[in-house]
Amino acid sequence: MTPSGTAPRQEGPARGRPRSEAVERAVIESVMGLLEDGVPLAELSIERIARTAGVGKATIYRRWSGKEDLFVDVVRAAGPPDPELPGTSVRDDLVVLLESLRPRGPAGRTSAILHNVHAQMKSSPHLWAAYHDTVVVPRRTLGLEVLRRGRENGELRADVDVELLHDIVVGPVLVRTVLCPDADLPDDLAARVVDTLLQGLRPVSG
Amino acid sequence: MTPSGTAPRQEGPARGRPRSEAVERAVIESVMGLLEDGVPLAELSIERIARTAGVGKATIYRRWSGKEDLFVDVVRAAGPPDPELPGTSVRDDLVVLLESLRPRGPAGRTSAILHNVHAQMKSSPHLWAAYHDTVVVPRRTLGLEVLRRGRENGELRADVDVELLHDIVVGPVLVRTVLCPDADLPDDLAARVVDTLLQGLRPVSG
Amino acid sequence: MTPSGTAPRQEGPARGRPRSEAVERAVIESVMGLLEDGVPLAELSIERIARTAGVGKATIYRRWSGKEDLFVDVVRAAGPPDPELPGTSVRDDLVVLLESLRPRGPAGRTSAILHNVHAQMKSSPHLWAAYHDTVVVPRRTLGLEVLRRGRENGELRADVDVELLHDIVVGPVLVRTVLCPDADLPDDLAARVVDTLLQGLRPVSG
Amino acid sequence: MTPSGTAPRQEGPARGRPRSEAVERAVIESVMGLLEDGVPLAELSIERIARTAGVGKATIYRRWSGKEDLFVDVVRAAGPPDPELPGTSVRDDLVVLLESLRPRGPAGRTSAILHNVHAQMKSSPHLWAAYHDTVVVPRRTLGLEVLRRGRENGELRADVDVELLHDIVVGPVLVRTVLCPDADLPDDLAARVVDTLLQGLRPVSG
DNA sequence: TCCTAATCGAGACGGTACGTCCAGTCTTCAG
DNA sequence: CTGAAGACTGGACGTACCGTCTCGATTAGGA
Repeated sequence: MTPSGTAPRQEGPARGRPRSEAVERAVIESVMGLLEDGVPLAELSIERIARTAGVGKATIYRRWSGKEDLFVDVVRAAGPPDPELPGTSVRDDLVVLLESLRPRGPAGRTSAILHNVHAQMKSSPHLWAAYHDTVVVPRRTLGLEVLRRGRENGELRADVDVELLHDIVVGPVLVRTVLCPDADLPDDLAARVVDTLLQGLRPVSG
Repeated sequence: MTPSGTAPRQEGPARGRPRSEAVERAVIESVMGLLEDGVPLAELSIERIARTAGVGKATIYRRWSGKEDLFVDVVRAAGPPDPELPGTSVRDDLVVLLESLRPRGPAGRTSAILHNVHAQMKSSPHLWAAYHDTVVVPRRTLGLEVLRRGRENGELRADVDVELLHDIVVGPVLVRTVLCPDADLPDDLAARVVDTLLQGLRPVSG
Repeated sequence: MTPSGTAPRQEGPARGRPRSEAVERAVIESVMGLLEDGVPLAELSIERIARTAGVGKATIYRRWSGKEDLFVDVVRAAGPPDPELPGTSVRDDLVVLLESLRPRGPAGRTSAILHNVHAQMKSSPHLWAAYHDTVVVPRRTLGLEVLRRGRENGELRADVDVELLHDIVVGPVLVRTVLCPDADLPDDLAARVVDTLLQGLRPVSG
Repeated sequence: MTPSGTAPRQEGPARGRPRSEAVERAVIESVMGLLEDGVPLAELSIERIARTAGVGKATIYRRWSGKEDLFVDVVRAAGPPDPELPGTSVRDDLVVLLESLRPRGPAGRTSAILHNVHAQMKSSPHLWAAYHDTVVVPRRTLGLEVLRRGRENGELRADVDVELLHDIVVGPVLVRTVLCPDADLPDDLAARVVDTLLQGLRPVSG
């Protein structure tokens, strides 16, 4: 894992002791460990991280410009657990896609970290940008591809607005994740959302 | 505005000088003013709030046990700007309801504060609970009523799951608000979401 | 005990509830009690005194302008335990006089308070003035009278400077009291000082 | 100036940035400066000292456990301006010794500080101990040596109690310094005390 | 017997300082 | 030049008093 590039290390003929990659790992591992232990993001002082990682504060500041900058790399390291889509139908792909968004879903550790961090990261534009680029955009891209494919092969109406439809599909899961974090999502939520949407909402009149 | 009840003031025959309601107002107004001025929540130290409000620190701690406890009351004071629904149809009601969720929507000041705070409050369970009770629950209740009414008068299919449908309706706006906070929402988003959903998604196959 | 007159109570036709003398007593008694308990003067906050005396803070400030002003009255109340002089000779009178200066001497309670306060009161000119007027001056006057009487009746040389001699007599006790507060003064110190002085210091050379 | 040893810095192989001696100096100089400017000891808050010295509060607390502990070092730094004795006779030595005790005497700056502090330091046992060790004991030792030398070379009677005599000599100056701080000491006080004592006090009867 | 007015205990008020903790930088020694 | 260690300035934390103020409840005259 290479730091996010905010460190001012100017390249040139390498002189002196090289930076230890073990330090990067130790620091990021420490942060992830603390987050897994349920330590709230706000209580993660640089001082505490340095102590936990057995690292000097200056060593952290040499690589990252601050807490925010460090967390960007933590998000990157936790990484996006891209789901594998079955590809059998739009419906099946969407169900798998939605399943992967659930915090306690199959992705395990990194998922937990990401959701823990997610909840609190809006305060930092840079941190949010990293999360956006690393997690949000890839998944949205994946979802849009599924829908576009469905539009092209006739599974969806030709005049459908895929961007809008995507948000309609993802929305309900996000609503329950963000607004009702305590209520466990029912296991079949994804399927029911997709089915409800695909079947249409108007009475089957005429 | 009465403090959230966390203050240890035990009730009984009133003894000593009573607490000034003007102080409550001044403090909460100061916090709201600072938030409106774009000061990030993390930079709102009690010290600064006290200075801004022209109030002693102890006076704040007498009422609220800490920053979090204070912000709970700020959220309560900013209050929910319940939208007025036209009632002409499920469609019209839902459009108005979704419009009211937009951060830069017509609700003005309190809306701005709530959305500013919202973005950063997940770090505190108590603060989030206050936001949930004050903002999330009333609006969800309102939305569910609209849908139930629609189901009863035949505008919606009789077997529709109103809770699920509600999240499907609200979801897209939340997606764009939470995940793409910079991209301004198009003015007709609400209408398009509702229309898309109501019109059904399946191809118009015979 | 009437407060020291710093209180702004303007005289006139007595209207309203008269001040309770019991309050004066309670406050001053509380201070003396705390001092006797070994509480250092610096830790005697007005707040604590009020709590101990079961009195409102404002009630104290109504009578005394501050801590210093209050302690002036405490000193006055502790009062000077004027020693009774035997009058049999200059020597005997001086010995009794010196004995009365010893902190753990026979004077008991008020003496303890005075010496406790004395040690720390130089920081306040007014407080010191009260101590000076109440304790220092009367004793000095007493001592000077003894010496003048001795000069007149031939016990002392006619050309002796009584003021200087007084300080020479009192000095050693003060030295040991002020500079070596821990070392207990030997019981016969007073006698030895007086005898040494009266007998002369020069070698008995012919 | 090394701090008084109350700082918990455990010795060992020097690790981390060493403490700056310049800080010690700056802090102590600031305290002395403020005292010289007539600021009363009671108004010397740590906060103000830190501001004046351009130093963080934590830096002060890293070295000294509190105000008292700091003042101990201030006293040590102000140091004892040991007088130079002429050595021509007991009388001349004692006169010089007494002169050096006068607050506005020839010792200048440090003397002023010491007397300023002296007046208020009895409230703190540790502070007083430092003053005692640094100022009182050396001078007493010096005085006792003078007297012992005088006893050995016949200037004083062989059976004289030098400790007692010392206090008799120093006492009058202390009396006027401590009990009548406002009255300037006459310039010839020292000489008059010594001469009076050495000449004997009893009438030259017989 | 009310009325007026100053008192009482209690405690809130705006402040200042306390002693602790952390941010972010700088400075040492060791590799 | 990098590493850990830790001192540095600065500033917020939450607490304790300061001296002032405002409550309801006494407690005296004078009407």
